[in-house]
Amino acid sequence: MSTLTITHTHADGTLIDGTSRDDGSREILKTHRWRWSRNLGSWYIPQSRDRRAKTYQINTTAAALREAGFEVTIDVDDSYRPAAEVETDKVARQEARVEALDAKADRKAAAAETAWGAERAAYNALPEGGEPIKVGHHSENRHRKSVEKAWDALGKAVTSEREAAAARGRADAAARTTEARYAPVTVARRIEKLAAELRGYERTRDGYSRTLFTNSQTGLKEIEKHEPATGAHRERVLEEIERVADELAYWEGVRAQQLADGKVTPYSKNVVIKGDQIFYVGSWHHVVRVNAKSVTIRSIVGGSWTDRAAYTEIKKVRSADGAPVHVVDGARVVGDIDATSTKLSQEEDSNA
DNA sequence: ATATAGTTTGCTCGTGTTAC
DNA sequence: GTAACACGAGCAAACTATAT
Repeated sequence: MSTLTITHTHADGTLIDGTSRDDGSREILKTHRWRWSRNLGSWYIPQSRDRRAKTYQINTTAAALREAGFEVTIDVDDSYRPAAEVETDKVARQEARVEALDAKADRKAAAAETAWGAERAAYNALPEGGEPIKVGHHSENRHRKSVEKAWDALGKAVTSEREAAAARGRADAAARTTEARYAPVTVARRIEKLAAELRGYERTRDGYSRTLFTNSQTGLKEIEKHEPATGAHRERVLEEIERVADELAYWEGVRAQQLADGKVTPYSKNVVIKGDQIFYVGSWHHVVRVNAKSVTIRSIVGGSWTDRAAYTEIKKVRSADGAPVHVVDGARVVGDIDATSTKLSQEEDSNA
């Protein structure tokens, strides 16, 4: 039997080379959750790009294939790629996907149109005025056939129409994913998450202790101590630290660029004051109090309860009298800054 | 589930402002 | 000038998020 090679690289994910149609590998691969890609012309493990190799899945698949008489070699390169490279690839693939889905949606729409045309034709072929089928007449058979045909054509057209709408929906959704991935608020949250992840790995690397509980009688604390990671585990942790630090740096760069481009405004406690109004999740709110990491807000429309908005979640700020509040070098500036910002603030007013 | 770190809130206190 | 009041800084308590 032929020799199969399972390879894992972060750029391409996990693939298997050397299979051919009907050689018996298909069933085994399917049961081990591999998928066939017409695009790649190969079987692959879903969600394996830029991830660590799924060793368990790879090994069990290999074992099953060997059991079936294949010779299998495994080649794993588990080194991470720089975040910038990963992102570039991801965006490019997404663009290609959008293009393909767009083309598909167009094809489906055209097919739907054709189907409706066929339905019209079939309907028009029916005898005038909803004439009943004359039983026993020489036209009975033909009449029955054409009624059935029209009914059939209608069904096909409706199905086709639904498929077209679904395809269009998928294409539109795909077109928005990259945008959403780089939306300022999302990026800000991702930075928070990565920073937390990094702290976690650093703790594992350096060791830590935690109090399980405090004896209320003696006041003594039961402490669980975690030693710093050693050996292979430590190596792995160091690798993860490097990866997360790289990702964090990448996204911080993205955020810095967004700030430079004016896509986000760095609101802070130095900018917002009590009495201001902020635009947050679709509506304006009164600022009740300014805190270090957020503002305490109250809904303008008859709100008695208060809510909070982190500075990164604030979309716009205006002063109590409605003048736009800008940020210049991290400081508060009320009103129009110059001629170019005048237009902007007018737009804001009309939106308000 | 629990401890702890991090944040916000309610409140006090001191200072400045206003009314008389 | 003094009392009353408003306001913000600062602090402890309350609350929330995070980590395991």
